[in-house]
Amino acid sequence: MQRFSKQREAILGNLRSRYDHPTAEMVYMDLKQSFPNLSLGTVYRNLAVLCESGVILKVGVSLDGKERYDGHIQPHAHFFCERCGAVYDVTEHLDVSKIEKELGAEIHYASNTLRGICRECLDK
Amino acid sequence: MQRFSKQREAILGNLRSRYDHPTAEMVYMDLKQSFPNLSLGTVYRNLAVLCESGVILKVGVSLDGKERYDGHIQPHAHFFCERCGAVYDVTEHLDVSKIEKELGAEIHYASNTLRGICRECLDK
DNA sequence: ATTCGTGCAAATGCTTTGCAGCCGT
DNA sequence: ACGGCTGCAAAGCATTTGCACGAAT
Repeated sequence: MQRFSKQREAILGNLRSRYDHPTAEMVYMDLKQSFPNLSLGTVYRNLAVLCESGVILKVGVSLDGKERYDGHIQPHAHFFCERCGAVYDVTEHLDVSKIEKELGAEIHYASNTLRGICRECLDK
Repeated sequence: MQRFSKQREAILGNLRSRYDHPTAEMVYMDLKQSFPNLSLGTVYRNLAVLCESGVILKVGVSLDGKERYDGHIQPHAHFFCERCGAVYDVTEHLDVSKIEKELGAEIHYASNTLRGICRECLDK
C-alpha cells in the first residue's frame, strides 16, 4: 500500500502551487529549504510515482534537455519559448474523440507542444 | 558552407522513405548495411544539422526514452502507442494562428502528441 | 589548400537504481 | 515488526564532443 510521506506531499504541493512547469531540479531547489536533507533522487522517484498515479504529468523535454512536470492535469497545450526557455499554458487543444475515431485507437493522454518566441521576448 | 556528404544524404533519404518515426539508432542500423563504417555519432550529428536546417523534425521522446525523428515536416500530430511503442501520424492539428493571438507569441513549430493504445494492440 | 564531415572513443549530464537505515502504519 | 520511503552515491544510457584523418570544393 502507498504510504503518506512528507516529501511526496510536498513535491505534489509544490507542483500544484506553480505554473512554470518546473524540472525535477527546480522542485528540488525549492523544497530543499524546507527539507534540508531532501535528495534529488527522491524527487525523481516521487515524480515518477505521481505520474503513474496520474496526478501529475510530464509535459516534455525543454530546450535545455530537461523534463518538465505539470501538476495541473486538465487537457491543455504548452508553449516553449525558444529564447528564454519558459513554458506557458495554452487553452486550445485537439478534439480527442475525433482522433480516436480516425485511428481506431484508445487515447489516454494528449499533449500539445508549441515552440517559438514568447510575448515577453518579442517585446525586448 | 554546408557540403554534400553521402552520409548526410543517406540519413535524410532514409528518414524521408519511412513513416515509423525512427530513433537515431534505427536509422543507424538501417544505413549500417550500405555504410559499414558509419558511426552513430555521425547519425546524431547529422540529425541535429538537419533539424536546424528545418528539413526534418524531432517528434519527441518515445516511451523507451529515445528521441524520434520525422522526415515529413507538414504539420501533423503524432500518436504513441503505450503498449507496442509505435508512433503513428494523425492528420488533426491545432489552429496555430489562433494560439499566436492568444499568447501574443510567434510560433515556429507545433507538435501534438497523443498517447494510448493503438488499433493493432486493441485488436489483440 | 582549405574547411567541413567522419569515425572512434571518451565525456557529459539527466535520470535511475542499489542499499542500508528510517518512518508511517 | 513490516514494508514502503528516504538519502546517498554509484550506475545507466541516450546524446554530445574532441581529435586526427578523409573528403568535398
